[in-house]
Amino acid sequence: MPPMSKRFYVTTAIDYANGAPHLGHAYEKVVSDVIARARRAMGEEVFFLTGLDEHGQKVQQAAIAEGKNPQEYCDAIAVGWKDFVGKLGLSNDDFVRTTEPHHKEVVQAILSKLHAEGQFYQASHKGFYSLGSETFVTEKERLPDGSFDPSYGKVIELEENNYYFKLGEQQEWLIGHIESNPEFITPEYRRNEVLGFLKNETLEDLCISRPAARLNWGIPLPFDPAYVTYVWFDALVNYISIPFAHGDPVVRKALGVAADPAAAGFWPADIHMIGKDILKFHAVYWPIMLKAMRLPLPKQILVHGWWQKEGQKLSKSTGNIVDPVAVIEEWGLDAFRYYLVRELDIGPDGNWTDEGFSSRYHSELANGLGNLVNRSLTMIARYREGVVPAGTHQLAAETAEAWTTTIAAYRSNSLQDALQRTGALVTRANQFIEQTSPFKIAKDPARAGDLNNILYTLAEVCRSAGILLWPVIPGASEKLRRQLGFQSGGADFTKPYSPIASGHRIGEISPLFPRKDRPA
RNA sequence: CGCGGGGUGGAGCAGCCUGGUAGCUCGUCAGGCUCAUAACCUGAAGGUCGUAGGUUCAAAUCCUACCCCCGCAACCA
Repeated sequence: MPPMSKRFYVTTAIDYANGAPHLGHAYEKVVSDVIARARRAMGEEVFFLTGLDEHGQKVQQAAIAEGKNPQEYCDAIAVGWKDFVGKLGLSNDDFVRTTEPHHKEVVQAILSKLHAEGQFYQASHKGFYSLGSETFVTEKERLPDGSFDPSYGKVIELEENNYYFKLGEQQEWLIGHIESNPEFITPEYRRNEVLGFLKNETLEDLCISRPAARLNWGIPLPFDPAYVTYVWFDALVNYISIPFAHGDPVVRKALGVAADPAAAGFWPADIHMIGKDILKFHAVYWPIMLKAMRLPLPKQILVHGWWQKEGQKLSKSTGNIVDPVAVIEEWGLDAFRYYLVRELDIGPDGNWTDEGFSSRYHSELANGLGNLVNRSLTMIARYREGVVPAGTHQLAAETAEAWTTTIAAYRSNSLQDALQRTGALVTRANQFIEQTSPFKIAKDPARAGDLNNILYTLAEVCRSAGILLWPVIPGASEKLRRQLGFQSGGADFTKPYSPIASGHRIGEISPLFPRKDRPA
């Protein structure tokens, strides 16, 4: 029996544990978090997962280079990554590490199951092996001069026996699935890319093992201890191993384990957020693996682009980098999250510029939202002793439209658009102040009623803007809410129109986003 | 014929799928306002939407061809 309600399940790719977090990681995680928070605000139960991919050759080598054993190395790395997740303000419900027993057990259970069903075969393969990609490269990928594309790193000739997962006969249904589910791979140009690949190439079977003699930092094949599991087969499984660990009935059933009927389910995933470089693993291998396990496919693979800085590729060696933590320390977490979401829509590549960051911060956050809140609350404090007067909401239509369009934008993962929709309301409110001139009306006691309407309207607009922006700038949103005199705590998109009660007193006022370009 | 992304007023972007007054932030110029974080509002200048064809009553948007730019060692979303 299916569970009564499935949670909205969103994942990030798990990051490879041989380096430090950078802007790209931050982007993927923040965008995923915004989606997770928006869905919670819509009243959905959400499970948001991110984590670390800890096996494989490069981790093993990095550990050796530091004179540690791989597990010690990973434990140290994981502390840094979890700290990073905290600095980004992520609302993740779990943090997976692929070296954790509950993940490894699921990987092995799947391998055993597929092996018993005859999905694997053993074969010897002699060819060129890329140490960088941890994979064999084919003759086809050889350049005219006999060398290989530098992207493969060091390539050696190698003959070894391995286990393979049959993919060949899966091509047709996968094409059919992608064609009949337009949302499965988003944006559309990524979908076309995958379809083009599937229609023009014959899939080679996937090598799912590596000899332990050569690489021992991996999950041993349960049916042949002379091998460990190929890192990608291991890593992709995180998307279901964590649901399994949390008692997801669909995954448990597929692995032949009794499920707790009370446990909330969340497989299939609603969104796998990934970067464009790992599209093939998610759009080809992962669906085929799931099909073999008789598990439903994720509903959407959402593919984002890459950042450049000042028009140039991000690169550690040239120093063209953006340090997310440094930016957060200088500008605040909310400003950082806002810029990422506002500047770049999910899909295309983006360009980080320090000037653009400062510009958006000042024009949209400080002068726009921040100043609107500040001037509105100041007038309420000054003209009405801090009590929001009863009145008519004179921007009710505009506010309602902002609610509708912003939430619709969140729902379709158009996060950039969501910010612009709420931003339009902020602009409208600043205009409204200009047109109604409450600061003039305040001098005329006979017009107290007009002033009440204006101040009430502004309080409502500020309140709405704060709620609508909560998924992106949760900290500032809660700060705004406290300044308005409400308790903090999340946002609820399902109750937009509960009016501010008569006699409501606002809190203490302070700038939400102080200007940074001149001394205070 | 390697793969992919892109070319929209001075800068950075949205719009393109579902053709129909070219929108946003910044910058420039001129006004207004004073509640506010030297913030806010109004108006103006500035664009043959890469080029050439085609479809259409109508094209930034659809089709065709072409030109140009960017990414594809390692780190790495």
